[in-house]
Amino acid sequence: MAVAKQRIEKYEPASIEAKWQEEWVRSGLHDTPDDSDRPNFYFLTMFPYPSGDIHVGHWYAFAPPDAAARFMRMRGHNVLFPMGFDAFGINAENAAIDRKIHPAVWTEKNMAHMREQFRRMGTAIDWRREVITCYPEYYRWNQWMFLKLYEKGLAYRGEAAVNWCPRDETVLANEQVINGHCERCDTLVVKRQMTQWFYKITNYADELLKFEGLDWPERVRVLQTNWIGRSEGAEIAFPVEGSSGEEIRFFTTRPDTIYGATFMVLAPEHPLVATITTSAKRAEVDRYVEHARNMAEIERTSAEREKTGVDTGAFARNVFTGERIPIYVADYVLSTYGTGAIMAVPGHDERDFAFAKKYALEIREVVSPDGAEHARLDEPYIGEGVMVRSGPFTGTRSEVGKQAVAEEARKRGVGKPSVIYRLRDWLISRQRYWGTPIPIVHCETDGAVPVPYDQLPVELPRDVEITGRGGSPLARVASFVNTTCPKCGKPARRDTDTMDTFVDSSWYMYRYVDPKIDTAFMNKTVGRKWLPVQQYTGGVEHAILHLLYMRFMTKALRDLGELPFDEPVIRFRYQGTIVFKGRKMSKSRGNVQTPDDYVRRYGADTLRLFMMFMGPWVDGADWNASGIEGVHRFLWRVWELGLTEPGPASARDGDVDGAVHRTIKKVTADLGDYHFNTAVAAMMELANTLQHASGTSRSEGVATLILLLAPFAPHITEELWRRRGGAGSIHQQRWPVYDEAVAAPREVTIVVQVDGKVRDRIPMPAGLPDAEVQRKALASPRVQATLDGMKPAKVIVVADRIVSIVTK
RNA sequence: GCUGGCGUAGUCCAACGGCAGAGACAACUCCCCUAAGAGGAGUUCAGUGCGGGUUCGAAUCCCGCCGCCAGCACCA
Repeated sequence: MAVAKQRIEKYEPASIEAKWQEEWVRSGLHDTPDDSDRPNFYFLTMFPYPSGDIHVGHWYAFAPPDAAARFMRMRGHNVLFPMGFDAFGINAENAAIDRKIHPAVWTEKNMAHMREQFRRMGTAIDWRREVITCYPEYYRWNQWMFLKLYEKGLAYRGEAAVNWCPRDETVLANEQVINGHCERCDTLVVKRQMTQWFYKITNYADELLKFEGLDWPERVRVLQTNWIGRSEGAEIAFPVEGSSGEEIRFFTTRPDTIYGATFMVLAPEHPLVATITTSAKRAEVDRYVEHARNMAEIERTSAEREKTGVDTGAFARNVFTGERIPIYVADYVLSTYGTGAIMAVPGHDERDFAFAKKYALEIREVVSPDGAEHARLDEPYIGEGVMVRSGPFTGTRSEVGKQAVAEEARKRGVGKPSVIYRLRDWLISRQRYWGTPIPIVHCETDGAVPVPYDQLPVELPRDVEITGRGGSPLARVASFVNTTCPKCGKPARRDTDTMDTFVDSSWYMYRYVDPKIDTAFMNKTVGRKWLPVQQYTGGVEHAILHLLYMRFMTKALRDLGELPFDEPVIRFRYQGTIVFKGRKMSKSRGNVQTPDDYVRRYGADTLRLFMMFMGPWVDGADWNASGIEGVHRFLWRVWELGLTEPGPASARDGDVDGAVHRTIKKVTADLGDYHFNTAVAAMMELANTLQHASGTSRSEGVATLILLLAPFAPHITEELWRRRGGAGSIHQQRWPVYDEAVAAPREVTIVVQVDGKVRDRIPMPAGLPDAEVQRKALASPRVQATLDGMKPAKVIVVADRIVSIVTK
């Protein structure tokens, strides 16, 4: 029986939302104490880069986690849900170049705008703990960590081939290289040898492969595992014929194919190229090496390109076959992987096969799938098999041969089993202004000298001309560059590079616990109460870089004695990406979809709810607001339900009570799993049910619905809570609990199938014994008619669901 | 090219191996007739990309193909 329509006040989100947002700030509702009688729970969401263009993707990233954090609060936890800004970065410099605004001014303006957006979103953030990475109080600890890592040998200066944009005259981060082109000016990026600072993340390669005890999505674990790229094999050396003891060291994952190594290949950058090349071949080799060096990285590493190379004229000796084998230079061998040299086994490697075909080199079968020797190979055989033409190893399974050959190499003193990684050390230097200055002074006498701890922070000078040209802007600031050597006191120059901004975000979660502390990067007393982070959320695009760096930094700090745990984050969940008409949103594309119009028209609660309703959060979505009406109407229905007198108290309605308890169960489970869309659907379903209910069951059901909805739509629920006479804030109430006995449906419809076809649907009390269900099903006249005297061969009863009768 | 993920009404999406539909958009029909929001009630709409297999029973598990998306892309 529906309740008669009453005259109720209009639902006006604009005024309700503004009112409560102010009130929550005034009453400090979201300020989280470090100590309470509730268990602490650290819920972290990746902080944003203050880019200035707020789009619906930001809401997607922040509104659902906010709901999840609020849920944890209602479930009785003391939840730390902080926010801050990843405030250093290249965009601020670009703004300075394009619009003549100082990066600091531009960043401040954007942060102010975004704080306002977060407020309008209705987030339950404890802003007292805000962390901003571009402030000296923050980045001094980047410098402190740098010095600590340096002392420990985990930060070092070395030469590397980096991405260089010839037009902007600066190195670029990998993520600033789009398809081999500079993100800013679209110039083709080249590799350039430069001396840079690195963090020794490779020390932790094996540990970073371990995820024990972590609740992280499979996809992220796989991405990180592939990125680290562990390969087992052997490192072996072949001597160069006729040389003064020179040898070529190489790594192989297939030592079992060593008898098939009919030539060797060096990367063009390999140091031995210069020494072993015969005079007859010198000119040709030099030309090839020079050409390779000038080639763009993207072109050079393209797998589609035809293999090229030149003969050095030199020979190595395959110590296993005893044969002389030619040494080539080819750019399909990378100087940056392994030792920059390979034994080429054309019979069992596609690349070597292609190369051998082109240069008419010998292709020999040494692993046979069937154990028989074959005269010729039309294509390389990559798989495992039986070793053939392999001297004493002939007849050995290749899987076994790998280890056996590696051991044999060790015995002969020419090699050993070995493991290598694709992961490289983390290049942290940037020839940019808007970042953390590297706390190093270069002295003619003493070399690279660390800035003493008591001189930190090395502050970023404010007055800098930013042109985007001519390398590090800091190098042109005499007052910054010129200093004295901390060791000898003589005039010296500061390092003018700044740190990769991923350094900033590699430890920020430790700053939130007490961002004001100025004696350490982290307040350890407070940190002990919160860390490690219980729940982290963010975009899957950070699956490798940020999340890997963060794990590395935690392990490094642990080894410095600064942290008592191994991993920064116990549970990680990611959201998918919001695109617009199939394309990523960006200012340059001009397709940024802003939330402002929707907030104005429907309110923040509607937009929050819509973000969660669009589909599974992990999937992301193509932005299309056409469904927003539906959630808005739902909030209207809740509003009406909340403010309508339910009519006279009446006997309980067991069906309504059951629906209420089932909804509690469903929403609780779905919210815990980040299945926001189905949780919202369940609440819509309950609202539909309650509209047709009355009396006590209805009014209690409405009260429950409002509580369940509170994390999703914090403003309307707060308003309804108070109007309905609730004490305090709804957001401080306890999450509803369900009673399984009430939630269980009392009556179920049992479907009866005969040979797979539905023949009857019989209502029965839930929980009936199988035998009884079977008896009733067989007694059905329709079933009897279908059976027509036939005897069932088999009857399957699935409790409370189905009876399947098989006759044949 | 390799690896992974995904293909369900016109659309977005649900569905422990058990009646394909939870919720919503759109469309259509009717109602409400201002006091009010882009109101309410209802109807229509797919047999789950294609082909096999397993099973009493498959959207769900397995195999092959097609399409889309993402990641990696000469990693020795």
